[in-house]
Amino acid sequence: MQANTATLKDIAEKVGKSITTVSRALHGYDDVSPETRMLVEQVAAEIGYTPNIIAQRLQKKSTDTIGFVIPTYGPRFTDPFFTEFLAGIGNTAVKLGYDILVSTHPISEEEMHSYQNKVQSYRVDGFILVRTRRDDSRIKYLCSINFPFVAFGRTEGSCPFPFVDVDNRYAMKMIADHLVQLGHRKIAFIGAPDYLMFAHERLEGLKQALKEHDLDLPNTMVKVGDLTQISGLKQTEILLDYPDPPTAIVTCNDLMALGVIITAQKRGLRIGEDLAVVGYDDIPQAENNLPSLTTIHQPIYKIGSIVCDMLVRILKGDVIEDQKIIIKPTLIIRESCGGQ
Amino acid sequence: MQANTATLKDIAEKVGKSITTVSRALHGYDDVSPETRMLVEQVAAEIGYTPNIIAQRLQKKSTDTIGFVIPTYGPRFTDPFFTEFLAGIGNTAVKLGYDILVSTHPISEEEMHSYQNKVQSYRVDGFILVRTRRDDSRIKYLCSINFPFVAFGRTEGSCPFPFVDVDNRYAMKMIADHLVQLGHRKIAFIGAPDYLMFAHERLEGLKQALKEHDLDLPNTMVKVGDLTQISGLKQTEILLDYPDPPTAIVTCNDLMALGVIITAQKRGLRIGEDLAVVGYDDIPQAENNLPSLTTIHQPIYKIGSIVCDMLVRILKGDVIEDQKIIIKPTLIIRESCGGQ
DNA sequence: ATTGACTCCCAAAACGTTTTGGTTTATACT
DNA sequence: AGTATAAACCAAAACGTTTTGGGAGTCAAT
Repeated sequence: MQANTATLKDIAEKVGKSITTVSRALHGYDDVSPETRMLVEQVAAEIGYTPNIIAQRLQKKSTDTIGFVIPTYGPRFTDPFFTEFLAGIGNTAVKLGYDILVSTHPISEEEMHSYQNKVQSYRVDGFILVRTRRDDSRIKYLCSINFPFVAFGRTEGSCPFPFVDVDNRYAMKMIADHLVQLGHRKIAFIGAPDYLMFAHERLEGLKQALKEHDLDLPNTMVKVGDLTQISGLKQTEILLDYPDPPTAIVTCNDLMALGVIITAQKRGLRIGEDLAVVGYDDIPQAENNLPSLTTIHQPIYKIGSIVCDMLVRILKGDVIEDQKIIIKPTLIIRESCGGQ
Repeated sequence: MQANTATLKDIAEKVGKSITTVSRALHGYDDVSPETRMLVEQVAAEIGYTPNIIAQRLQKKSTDTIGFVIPTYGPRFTDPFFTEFLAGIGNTAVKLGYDILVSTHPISEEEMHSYQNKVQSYRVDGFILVRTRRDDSRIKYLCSINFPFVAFGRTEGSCPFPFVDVDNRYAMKMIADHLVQLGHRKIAFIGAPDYLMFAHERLEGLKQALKEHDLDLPNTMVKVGDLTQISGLKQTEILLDYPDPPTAIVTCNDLMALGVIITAQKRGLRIGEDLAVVGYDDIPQAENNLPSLTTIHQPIYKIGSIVCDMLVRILKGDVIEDQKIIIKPTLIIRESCGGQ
C-alpha cells in the first residue's frame, strides 16, 4: 500500500553517521562538514527520502494547516463566491507551505463543534472565517481562547481581531448615488438574513445613503432573500405586485439580481428602462448576462489571498502592523440600470 | 496561544494509574476495572482531554485524511460543480471521521508534484480524483504505487481502479433522440478539450447517437469551449455565422449553454423556436433561466458522497464488491428546446 | 502446597522527527 | 606543556499516543 518509507535512520545507516547529523545536514546547520552534507544529500535523493510530516508536526507542535469551514445551505449548495475564495486561499497557502483543511457545515449548533474539535485535537494552527455574523459565536470562541484566525468581514462584538472587509456602506452609497442620479425615487432592496454582518451593513448603508438624498427606504421595500437566484426571483414577484412598485431593485448579491431580472422579464418589463437592477459581487456571469448587470466588484480571489497571507504571518509570529484592512469596492456600471 | 493541552499523562497522574491503563480505559479495553474506567472518564471530561490527533497519527501511521485537488483554470475560476461536489464529500467525510485536505492547482506539470508530495510526506491516506483525463498521469502514478483513490470519471488507461461515472454516451443518446424527434437535422456541439475524458465521451456519444439516425456530425459543427459561459458565447458566434447554421446546439455543460442562449438572443433568435439549446449538469440556474434550460441532470452531491464513502471503505480495508459504479443520468426537458 | 484461570494493571518500545547539551579531535595560542 | 578555540559529530530526550508482552494478586480446584 505504501510507496516510500525511507527515514532519517535509513540515511544515517547508509552514510555511517548519526541521525542527528543527518537531520542537521539536511537543515543546513553549520556544524556539519561539507563532505558529510554532500553525501547525506546525495543518499537522501537516491533513496527518495521525504520527511514524515506527521513526525515533524508532533515534534514542532504545529500543523502548518489552516482550517476553513464552508457554511452550506442545503444540498444543492453552490455559490461562485466560495470557489473563487477557495482558489485565492489555496494558491496562496501552497506557496507559503501551508495545507488547507476544508470542511463543510450547515450553520447550526454543531458548527461550533467543528471548530472546537479542530482546535482541541490540534488539527489546525489557525482558521479563516467567512460570512461573519453580527453576533458571531465562532469569533467569540476563538477570541476567548486566543486562537489565531483572520476573518473576511467584521462583527459587532468588542473583541479585536484581524480581518479584511469590503466597505459595504461605501458601496451602497455609490449605488444610491447612481440610481438617484438616474432619476429613481422608488428603490427596493432584496437583502439576506440580518444576522449576517454584510447583509446588515448593506441594508443600513443603503438606508443611510438614501436618507442623504432625502429618500426613505420603507420596510415594505425591503425583502429578505437567501442569496440564491430563486429567492431573488420570488421576492421580486412580491415587489412587483405592489400597486406602486419600485423602479429600481438593489440586491445583496448577483445571483439574486439575476433572479430579479428573470422575473421582471417574464412580466414583460424592460430591464434598464422600466426597472433598474443592481447586484453585488461581480461574478463572471454579471458581465455576460443579457442585459449585463450593474454591480459592485469585490476582488474575492485577492481577498482570499490577502486573508491567507495575513494568517500565515500571524502564525509565524510576525507583528502585523495593519490588522484591519478595508477594501474600497468599485461600482461597475452596465446595462441593467440603463441610462448609459 | 493554546487552549488545551491535557494529555494522557495528566489524567494518569490525577487518577494514580499508568498511561497505558488510561489509554486502554478510554478505548474500552476489557482489562480495566469498571471503577477505574469510570474514574478515568470522569477526570478526562473534567480537565477537557482531547486526544492529540498528530500523536495518534504518528503511531497509527495513518492520517484519516482524504486529499482533493481542485483543478483550476485562471484566477476568476468559479464552477458550481465544485462547491456541490465538495459539499457532498465534505458532509460524508465528517460523518465517517475523515478530514479533507483541499488544494487548488492549475492543470500542469507541477500538478503531479502536488499529489506526489502529499503521498510521500504522509499527508493523506487516499485521494478523490475528479475531471479525469483520457490519458491521466495522476491515475497512472497512483496506480503504479498502489495508493488508494477513487475517481469521478474513467480513463483510457488499462489499470483497474474504483470509480463512479455517469453514462455520458447514454446521456447524449437521449439528447440526440429528443432533438431528432423534434425535427432537428443540423445539430452542433460545443464541447471541451478532448483530453478530458467526459468531453471526449460526450462528443463520441453524440456522434454515435446521430449516426443511428443517419445523421452526420461534421467537424465544422464541433467547437471546443473551456466550460465557461463566455466560451459558450464566443463559439456560438462562429456557429451562427455559418451560411447554413445549426438549428440546435448541444453543449458540454450548462454554463456554456447559458452563453449560447445569450448570443442567440442578442441576434434576435427565439430560443426553442429558431434555435434549440441543450446543456449538461443541471445547475440550479438551468431551471430558473429564461428560457429554462433543457439539460442532463447528474446528482453531483450524491456522487461526491458515494465517492467519498467508497474511498473510506477501501481505506478501512473493506472489500468493495462494486468498484465501478455507472450512474444513468436523466434528461430534463425544459423550454430551451421548445416543442413542449 | 501447587497449579491454573482470571482480573487488573503497567514498563517499555515504537512511530520519525528536532533539539539539547554535550564529547572528541585537531589546531593555535600562551 | 598546558589551555583556548573551533570543527565535526552524536546520545538521549522530547513530542503524545498505542501496543506489546508481560507481572502481580486472588481465588478455586487439585
